[in-house]
Amino acid sequence: MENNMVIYNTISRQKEKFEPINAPFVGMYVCGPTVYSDVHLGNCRTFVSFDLIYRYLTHLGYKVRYVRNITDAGHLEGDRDEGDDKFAKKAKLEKLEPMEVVQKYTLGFHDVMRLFNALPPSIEPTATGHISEQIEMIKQIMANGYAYEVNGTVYFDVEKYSKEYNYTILTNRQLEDLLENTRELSGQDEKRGRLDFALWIKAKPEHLMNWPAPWSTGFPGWHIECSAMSRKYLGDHFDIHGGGMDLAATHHTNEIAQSEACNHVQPAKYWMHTNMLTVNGTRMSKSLGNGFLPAELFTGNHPLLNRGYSPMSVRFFMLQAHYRSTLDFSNEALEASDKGFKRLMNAIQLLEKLKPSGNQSDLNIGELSERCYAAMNDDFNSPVLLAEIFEAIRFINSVYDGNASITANDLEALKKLIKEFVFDVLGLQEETTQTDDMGRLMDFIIQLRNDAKVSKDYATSDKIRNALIEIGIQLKDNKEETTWSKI
RNA sequence: GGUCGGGUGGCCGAGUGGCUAGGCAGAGGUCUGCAAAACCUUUUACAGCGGUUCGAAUCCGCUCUCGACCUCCA
Repeated sequence: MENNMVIYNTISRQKEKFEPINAPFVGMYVCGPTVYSDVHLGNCRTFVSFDLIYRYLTHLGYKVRYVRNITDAGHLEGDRDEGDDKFAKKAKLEKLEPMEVVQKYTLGFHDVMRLFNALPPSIEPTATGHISEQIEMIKQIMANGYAYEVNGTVYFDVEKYSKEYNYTILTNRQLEDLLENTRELSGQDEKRGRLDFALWIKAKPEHLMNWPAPWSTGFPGWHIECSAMSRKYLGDHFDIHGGGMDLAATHHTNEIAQSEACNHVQPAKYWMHTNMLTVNGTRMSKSLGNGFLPAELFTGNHPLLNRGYSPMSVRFFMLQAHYRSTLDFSNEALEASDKGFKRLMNAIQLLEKLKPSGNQSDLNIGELSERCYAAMNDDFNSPVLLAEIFEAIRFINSVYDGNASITANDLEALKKLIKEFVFDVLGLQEETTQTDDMGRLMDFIIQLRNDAKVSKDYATSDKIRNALIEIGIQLKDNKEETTWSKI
């Protein structure tokens, strides 16, 4: 599988040539959502970014096994040893079983992903479905000497690990600084070291979700879940591990430590981190309360929005920025993306109607194709890809207006290129729900209006045009015909 | 405080040592019964101050400034 692709690797802090461990197979693990509440738009951006990556790798011909987990247990609320996990807390609040909470928000997450046209992962494992694998892994880490048990709770020994491995390899921080800046051990703390984190937590009697383990009846720590599930489905050493940038410093750092302590090998060859979605320059997050819910976005029911925006317009908005850049969210920016997206889709509709003309084409389709691949090969640069596609859009419109020509062969090549990059790689899709009946009805209405125009009855023709605008349909008059689209 | 990443035209955003993406908005034009749509043309840039260089928005230094992580968060 030849390619000239480079991927930015967080570990080396530079772009590296992408060489799969065992081509054409590619293993990719992405940390999924913790399903104790609705996913917000920032969460969605990460999964749309990895959807783009998954789609492009697949498009290149790689056999990608894309594993994205559902965290449905073990994620502690607030600080370590206290009380319930997020699910139990939420369950109490909503008077539900913890698994009802999990079910509710998992389904919600899937619905949103479908709206954004994100492909489902190859495997979507849940933490609760892999308790035995996690226990096995903890046993091995303990056997290797990197974890210890205190009163039924098992901790990872960061100090011991740091003697042989680089604990801060992902973030390049100094271990001493971390130690200085980490809170003092409190009197009741059972941990030996300040940086030590729990692999297995002994459940208090009132804790609802717990499992038997050699050390206690309890539940797993957050970090061990991903290590165990990635190992099970992708092996000790796989190609890509991804997630949001906010996970790098703690979650991924601890994942690397666990996997190395267990398997003596770095879990992933490439670490990819997607940047945050911001609102007025500040990160969108649940804790800050500035998170947009997808539903609020689609309906426009939010103080910052003038109106609702369709999922595809929002996906387009996300793809107009590079995945490693922050993206600032505003009504104005969405408005611009919405119009740009419609222009793109409009031109693609015209492309289907295009007829070849002339002996040569006014746009070199082969070169365009090369530039599209070059953009994506450069660390999945979707904004540049879109810029190239808009070159093609201008060309398509010119041909349609008779101001440029394209040969039959090039027309087919262009159709294939646009289809592959816009639909398959970028994952954009038509939103119109045009049925055949609707089409025939519109043909009839357009005919009525044309008749009125021919007899210079402009009052009637304008009445038709304005009435259609009222119900969200825009007529477009060309030299030869009148077409329509939803506004 | 530590680590890291930014500051690009009215807005969103790419990029990069010289050929100065793209989208939206603005201006003029073509087309049209009038519009809209579409097309063509076009105006606003690279935080500041030094330095390196034939040449820097792009490299280096300093300053200002914003943000992320360091505590759960995609």
